[in-house]
Amino acid sequence: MKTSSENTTAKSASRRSGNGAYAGKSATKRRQERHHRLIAAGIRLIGTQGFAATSIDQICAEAGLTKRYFYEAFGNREDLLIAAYRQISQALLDSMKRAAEAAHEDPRATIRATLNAVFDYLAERPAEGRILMLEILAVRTQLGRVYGNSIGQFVALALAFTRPFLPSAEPEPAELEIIAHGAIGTVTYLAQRWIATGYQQPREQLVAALVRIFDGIGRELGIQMPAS
Amino acid sequence: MKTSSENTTAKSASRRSGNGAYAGKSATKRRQERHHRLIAAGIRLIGTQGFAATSIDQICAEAGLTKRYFYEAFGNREDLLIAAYRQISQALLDSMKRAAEAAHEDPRATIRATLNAVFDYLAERPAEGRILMLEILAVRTQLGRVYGNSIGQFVALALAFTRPFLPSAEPEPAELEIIAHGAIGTVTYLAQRWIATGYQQPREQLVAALVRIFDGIGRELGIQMPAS
DNA sequence: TAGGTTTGATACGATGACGTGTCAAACATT
DNA sequence: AATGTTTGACACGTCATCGTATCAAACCTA
Repeated sequence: MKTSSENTTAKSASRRSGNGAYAGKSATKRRQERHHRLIAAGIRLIGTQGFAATSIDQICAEAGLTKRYFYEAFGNREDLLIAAYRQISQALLDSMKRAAEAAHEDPRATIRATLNAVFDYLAERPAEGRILMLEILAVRTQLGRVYGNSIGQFVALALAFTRPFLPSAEPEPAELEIIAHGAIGTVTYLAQRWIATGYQQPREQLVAALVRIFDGIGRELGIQMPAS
Repeated sequence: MKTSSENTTAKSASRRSGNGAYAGKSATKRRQERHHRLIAAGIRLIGTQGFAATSIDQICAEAGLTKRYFYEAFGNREDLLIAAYRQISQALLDSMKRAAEAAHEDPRATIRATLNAVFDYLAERPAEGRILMLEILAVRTQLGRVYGNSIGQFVALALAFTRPFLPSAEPEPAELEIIAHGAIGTVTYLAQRWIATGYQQPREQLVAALVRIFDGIGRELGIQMPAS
């Protein structure tokens, strides 16, 4: 077994203490902090100015770091956007899961709580929301994989909530997955529109419409649900 | 004769024929042709390389024109993308309307025919499809208005087809419009995914899933439809 | 305290796009 | 044929960004 991950570069860090401590923190800890600060700065800037209008220099200035540390952490601007997107996506997913658990019993309450969690998150964190819903699309072409994987988690969540209520004659898995993607797409699209138009629509209206859409899809799939 | 010192109005061509003919075409006709060639070249390049990777110089070279004529027709790269998007959007909309009319009687056949028209168009014109579904998003932030207007036409089409079958107790208009947007969003999202993943999914699968989703939404709205 | 490392600020060359300008050749009109 | 317009090719200056390099000061270890 070797020491964990101490290979910053081809340096003589070997015969020293190997810690590389500075300002009270270890080398890896400092790297992590810089990484985090860069992502936070990127979210602030990209989430307000847009990705196209945000340069690496700006991100570094916002983070209080220099380009050296940017290239230490990321290969290019897109890499940072992807990292930010992953972090945001995970945060939203966690928030949705928490909201869903809080309304664990009733399936309809679960749907409503999860949708509310989405729009609450987007309203409370506009920068994150803009990145998650709009700015990430700027690199979507190159990112079928990354983007797809994150969306896949939301689809999986939807399917996990839905599957227990599916009828014995379950639909064909491929079609079910497409339908689940379509459902996520509906939320995504309405959220995009909501953000792009300055959050004008009342949240309750959006959630209510989505609940009806989900109800319709659920009924189409033969889901057994208590009458509204 | 001409008084040489009064050419402040560069376009007057005062007592000349006023036609400005060249190569057999009038001045306005030539301008229109150049405009069209630039858009066609832009569609070819942006639709294959992506918007971010396509420069004005490339578009001019592809169109066989020079930058002078680009700036004669458009103010910047975004303007051309928007013009291309509008043209593509209109073409798809026309194609959908034609397909819908061909199956005028049966509402379900109309839905299916319209959806087929969408995916046929995207498959037959990949460059147009990529612009319509993906590249336009690169400027969506600045384009809530343009983008929204085009989408609005699709929503209007969906509502026009749907309204005759709505029950007497029609849903609240605001909610109905959101739901219609959600339905369009579903198609949009699945189409985006289809393009971004290389058209791997069978068209029939996508259309079938969308028909089911629309069926579910329609039933949720209380639409009276012949049993499948 | 001495010697090496980490940090931050800035400098640098390269690149590519933008938007405008120049100029000769092709063309139309008289 | 003569004159003015339109065209196309290219040149030019500007600007911003990228990615790397330099160097002194701050800091840790011994």
